[in-house]
Amino acid sequence: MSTPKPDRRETILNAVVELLATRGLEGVTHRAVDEAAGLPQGSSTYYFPKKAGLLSAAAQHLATVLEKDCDELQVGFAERAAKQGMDAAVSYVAEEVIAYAEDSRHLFLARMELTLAAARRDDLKGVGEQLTAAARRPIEFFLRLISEGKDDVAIDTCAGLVDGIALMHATGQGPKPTTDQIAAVVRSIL
Amino acid sequence: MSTPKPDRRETILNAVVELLATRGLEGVTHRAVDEAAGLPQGSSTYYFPKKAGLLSAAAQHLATVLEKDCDELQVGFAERAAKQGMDAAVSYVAEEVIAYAEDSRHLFLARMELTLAAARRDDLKGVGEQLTAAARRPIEFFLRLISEGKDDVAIDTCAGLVDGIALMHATGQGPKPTTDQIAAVVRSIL
DNA sequence: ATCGGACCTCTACATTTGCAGAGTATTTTA
DNA sequence: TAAAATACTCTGCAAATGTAGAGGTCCGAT
Repeated sequence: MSTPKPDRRETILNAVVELLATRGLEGVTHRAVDEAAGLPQGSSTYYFPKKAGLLSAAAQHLATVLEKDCDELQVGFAERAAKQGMDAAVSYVAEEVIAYAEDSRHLFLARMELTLAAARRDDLKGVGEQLTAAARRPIEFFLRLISEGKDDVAIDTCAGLVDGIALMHATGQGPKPTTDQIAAVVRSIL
Repeated sequence: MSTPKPDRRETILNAVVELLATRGLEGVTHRAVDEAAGLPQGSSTYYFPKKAGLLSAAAQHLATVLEKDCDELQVGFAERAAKQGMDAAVSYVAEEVIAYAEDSRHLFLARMELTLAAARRDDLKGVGEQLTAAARRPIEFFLRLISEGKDDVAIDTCAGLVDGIALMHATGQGPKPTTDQIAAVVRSIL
């Protein structure tokens, strides 16, 4: 859709995200990125001469990916809400939250890695906020849809809950939560 | 007689925790640890010849620190519950949760850093679980105290909520939640 | 054809890293 | 007190890293 032939730039940024999830920030080196992207040595250096720029671009790339996923979640929610009522829509979101932590485990881990890095590096602060905003967006969307009261704190609380549970699951600790559990928590917050 | 001079060992491990919070996992090098600890070059290498051992020991050290904090929280909660009733005790915990993210920001960030690393490194998996268990302990304690029939999933959910909110606050994103908000969420989960 | 420039690949190099091991001080033991 | 064990400190080194820059390949305009 975006580009007929996957751009080299994009290939590199996807490799960075993958490396962030599998080897962490310390595993992201120009050479490792080149290899993970299946490109000759020097490719990532050519597109992103400085490592800071590479990380910053990867974070922005990840934010757009998340935003696209979020849009799909919003569409799915809106459809359920219209056709099957609010309860079904809430359950749908609860399922998606769990699926998010499973299917997009590497996306989530990469985001956590960048978010933590942004907490201590000023040059990543901006993109870190972009990432958090992207993850917060669908929550804000359906929270406002359910109850018109616009409570920022409630949204942040819910976003924190989602991330906390996703983190526990992504690190393989604790039992897998059920959709009922999450749906109950979401309803109780409203 | 486990260690003749526990002072130096502990100084080094505290420096590692500090570095994890301020410079992340990639900032933890033998030389940086020596400098942060105010010890001559080679000190950390002497006590922990391999970097994996250094990180593992630091994680274990952090776990014991957290456990000590947890014990204090439990004592404080039990006192409030006995003297001022359950509502006051819940509010107390809510306040502590917020104070946790503020005062122990570096402890929390170090734990996140290690937890993320444990998600991809097998040699840190064990201590990663120790860390999570240490953070989960006080939550389990007071959840069970309030209502005896709480299951593991509810405890994990609550622990995830706490970590998620702490993360958002530690990274300086989102407004600071109020004690009322957290207390309400805690009560609704019960 | 050929010139010029964008796109790419490779080599080079100073710096930093984990780690080993030699050397030195300090404490314990006999 | 002398010897031995322990607790450190310093130097050295191969490997990895960020980055610079030299070269190569392609392609459209002249």
